Amino acid sequence: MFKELDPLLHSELRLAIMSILLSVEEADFVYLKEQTKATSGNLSVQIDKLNEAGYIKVERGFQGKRTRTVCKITPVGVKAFEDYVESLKGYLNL
Amino acid sequence: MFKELDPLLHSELRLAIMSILLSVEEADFVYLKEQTKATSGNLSVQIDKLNEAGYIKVERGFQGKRTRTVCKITPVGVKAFEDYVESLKGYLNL
DNA sequence: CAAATATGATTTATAATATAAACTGATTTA
DNA sequence: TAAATCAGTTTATATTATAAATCATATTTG
Repeated sequence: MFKELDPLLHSELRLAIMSILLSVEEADFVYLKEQTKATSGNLSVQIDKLNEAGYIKVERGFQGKRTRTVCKITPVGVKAFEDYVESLKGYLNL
Repeated sequence: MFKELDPLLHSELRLAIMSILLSVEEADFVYLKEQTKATSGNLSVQIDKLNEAGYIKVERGFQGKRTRTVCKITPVGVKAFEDYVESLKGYLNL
């Protein structure tokens, strides 16, 4: 009846990050911060977790002289997101 | 863009409890435990939180000689659930 | 009938998670 | 060159979830 909700995705901020990355091909730290209104610390930690899980790919590079962290969703991440949505539906009567 | 997800509902077990109570008029502790596969302790705690928030109404009575805890969703709970689902949609592209 | 087992929970201790605050190191800018 | 800003990371703390232990009563079994 109630399928498990992937704890990695069942988190407001991580879900928002994934949601953005699904619609946008890639997004950097600053953009994600603006969109989610998260603090830098929180965002950094949650990006890390998604990266560890292989749901996103993180690339640290440069934008001119400034550092730039770019995130991209992976196929594994897309699949996890889809599964999560499917599971959720069982709870929401959608 | 991303509306806040009511933290009281954004919890697997509490969401399952609410989901059941939306479809069933009322449910007792034992039934909820069976359906959710939660431990008694966890279930007890989460029922309490939903009760404190006024999302459900809890009545402790008797079934013959045994105790029986019956839960029912409240109008406030129904509203909160609906709002939660609306907010979630913003994350899921539904 | 006394001890053991089961039922229906609650309490509390611990593990996991989220979050903010503090910090780092580089870069502008005044 | 000192102060402010940017792009993050680290760490400390607060919150939350969960399991383990406990409790009270009821029922079964030797």
